[in-house]
Amino acid sequence: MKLVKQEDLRSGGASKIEELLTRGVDKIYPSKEALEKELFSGKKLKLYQGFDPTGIKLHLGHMVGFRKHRQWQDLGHEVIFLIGDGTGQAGDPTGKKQTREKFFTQEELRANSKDYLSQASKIVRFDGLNPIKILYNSDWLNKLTLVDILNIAQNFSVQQLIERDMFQERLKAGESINLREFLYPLLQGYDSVAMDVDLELGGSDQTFNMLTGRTLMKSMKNKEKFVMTTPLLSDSKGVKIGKSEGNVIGLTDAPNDLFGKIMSLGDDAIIPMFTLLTDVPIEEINKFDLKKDAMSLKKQVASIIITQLHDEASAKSAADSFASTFQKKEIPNKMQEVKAKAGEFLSEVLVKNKILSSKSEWRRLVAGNAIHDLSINKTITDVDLKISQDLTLKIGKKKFIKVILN
RNA sequence: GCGUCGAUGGUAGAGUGGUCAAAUACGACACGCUGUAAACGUGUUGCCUUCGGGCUUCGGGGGUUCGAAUCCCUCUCGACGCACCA
Repeated sequence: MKLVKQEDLRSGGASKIEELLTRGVDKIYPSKEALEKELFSGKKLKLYQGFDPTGIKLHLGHMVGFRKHRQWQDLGHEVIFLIGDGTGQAGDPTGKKQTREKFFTQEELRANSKDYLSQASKIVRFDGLNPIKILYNSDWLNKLTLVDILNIAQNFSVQQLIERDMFQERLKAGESINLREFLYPLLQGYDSVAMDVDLELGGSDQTFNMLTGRTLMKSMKNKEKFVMTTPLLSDSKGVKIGKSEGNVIGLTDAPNDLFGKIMSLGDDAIIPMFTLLTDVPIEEINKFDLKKDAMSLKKQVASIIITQLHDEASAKSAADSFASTFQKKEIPNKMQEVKAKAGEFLSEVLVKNKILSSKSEWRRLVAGNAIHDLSINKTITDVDLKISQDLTLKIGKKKFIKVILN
């Protein structure tokens, strides 16, 4: 895996800036040229990205932003990692076809964000040279008085806020737009004012919210705030990577899980992953032939990502264990073990140990030839199998279980 | 305040007295084909089962009925419309 070429940061500043402004960038407001000019003037910018902790896990989608942070950071700019425990209370309506059923309290948000930093620290630096600053926006949002809020609100018209497609669709569909979420962009916009930043970074889905901050900066601080959006990482199935539950690819997932999850993404995610999540030079990425090498490219990108999140050794062992488990159909050397007594029903042991959710599920799996006894290499067809010896089971494609007598 | 509508399985969304464990779609799972991919095809998708069937589910509670997701009462929550606005 010798694809990663670390460019010397001190030399080639111009190409660094070019990369900062183009790679993994969706749009820049007001324009790339304007920002470029600013950067070439040697000015150090103050920038931030906010993350509303509506869940406890950061995922691969967040990593896109973090890598951008890192680039800014490495170029000596002041980067703020903002935890949205204030904005989160309003509930970002972005992408929501309906008002969310539940709004988070500040306590819940704080609790969720507990592990954000350790997760993010795999990519960005919170210490050392030019560390990233961590701020919580409840620190200023919760202190706003009514008059403050009114003064913020006066900069916008209802028409401006309601023009968002998502609200228009809701209006058309007779869905409600809760005033609480309606005000969300104002709060996020005010973050920019409170921190007096020069630039805001965020996923392209955040464009509207970020531009609100731009408007607010102009009217309240008479300052031009830049907005840089990053593309959203996804495969053909769309939201799989940033999905709020189930198959999220979490930054703290074990190497083997990461490898597996990345491998199971559609091929159309390969190039975006290389572009957004690795340092492989663009010229090289452009030469990739997806038709020919999709499989090996996906493995490469998986290894590179895991190296960033863990280390090279785990990436290698994940790749190996992937290869032996799934490609050569070997048995993985580490697997979950459950204890059992001789004579117990296998079905009951599996249910008891929460490997299966019910006996009905067991029946279904057996009926579908999904349970294999690897020690004798046979498919289990007996629903009422009793355990008489140690067993090595493969359940479905991905689950491996060792049953040990005691 | 008045009125209308709504609350169904992981999600969306049918069903409006028995044929309902509840259509359909999506998701999920399994199998086949593969590259643990995608696409495609097939099957499964409440729990228990001696595979006959049994049991518990349609916002909460109560009722009518031989029988309720479906009807009535009530409570909770929500949406929409109308009115009011010192």
